[in-house]
Amino acid sequence: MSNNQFKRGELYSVVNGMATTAVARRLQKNFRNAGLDITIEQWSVLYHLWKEDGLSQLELGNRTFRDKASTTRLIDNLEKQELVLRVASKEDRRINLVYLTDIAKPLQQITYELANQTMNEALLDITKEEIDIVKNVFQRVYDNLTNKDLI
Amino acid sequence: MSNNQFKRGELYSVVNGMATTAVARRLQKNFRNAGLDITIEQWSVLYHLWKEDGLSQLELGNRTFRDKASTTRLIDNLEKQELVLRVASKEDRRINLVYLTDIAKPLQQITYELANQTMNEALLDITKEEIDIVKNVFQRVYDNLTNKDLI
DNA sequence: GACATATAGTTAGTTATGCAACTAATATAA
DNA sequence: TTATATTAGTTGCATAACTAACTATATGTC
Repeated sequence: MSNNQFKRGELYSVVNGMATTAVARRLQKNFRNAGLDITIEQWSVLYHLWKEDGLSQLELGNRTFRDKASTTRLIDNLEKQELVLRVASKEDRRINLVYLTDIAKPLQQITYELANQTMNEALLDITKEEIDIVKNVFQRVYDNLTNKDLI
Repeated sequence: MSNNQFKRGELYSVVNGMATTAVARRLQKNFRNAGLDITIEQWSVLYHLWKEDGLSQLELGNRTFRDKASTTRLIDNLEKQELVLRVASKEDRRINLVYLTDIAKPLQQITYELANQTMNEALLDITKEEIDIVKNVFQRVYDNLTNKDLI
């Protein structure tokens, strides 16, 4: 118990900041080098809109694991850059539906290629089995902390 | 190639923000509930000082995967809360050595317990083998992106 | 219909992040 | 030994994160 617990404590330091930040920084740099003036956070929102346009802010927050306040500002900035458009829903006027602009649409292909290229650099020697384990572990960690979050 | 690449692209979204953020948020909440007024970022610095006191700011940045500017501000805030002290090195006066104060020292035990408790919640059903794989994968991802970072 | 409650989004305040440009101290090279 | 380069840390600028308090719309109940 004691020895194992320490190893568990270590996981946090390893996971937080290290690889995720390295990947994020590299992808950001690759965007910049390609003349794309978007942050990876903005890209994470666009990524989901390219898959399904016209999502609500709340739904975008859920899919990108952000709270609504953070989502609001991210979309503020995306709107400032005219990559995205807020349209009030006709069924429920509390809801803003977020749509891609004609400027954002053609960026999908370029960012898709840059993201894949970055992932290939990052995951060079890592097997599909290992990736599947990482994804599975992270999904379970997330579920462990959110499903029973009753307080 | 094509199908596999898309899966690789997905890993980024899964890893970034989801589990790491969930763990960080939970730990932060547990700190707050225990009356500890420190952020997890501050804790990540203290964690390394408890292991080895008197590290330079640069070394702390390396161990917590931060650039020097972020490290500077983090230590500014820790110093404001009197948890940490900067002392100019006598050998090399460019270097600040960072020392724990008497206020910070006794916090080790409490945060250690809270971090372990949080990790036990987060890693409930996850085996030691899986954790080892995750750690190993993340180390290799980090190495892939930093070792050959020649630009 | 009126009042209480829930929901979507915004705003204010604090901390943190990265990059780039800067200062000060040290090391290297002529 | 002076000029040049490198290194450790700080500061300015912009983006982003979370919490908590707020507005406005919708829903539910009496």
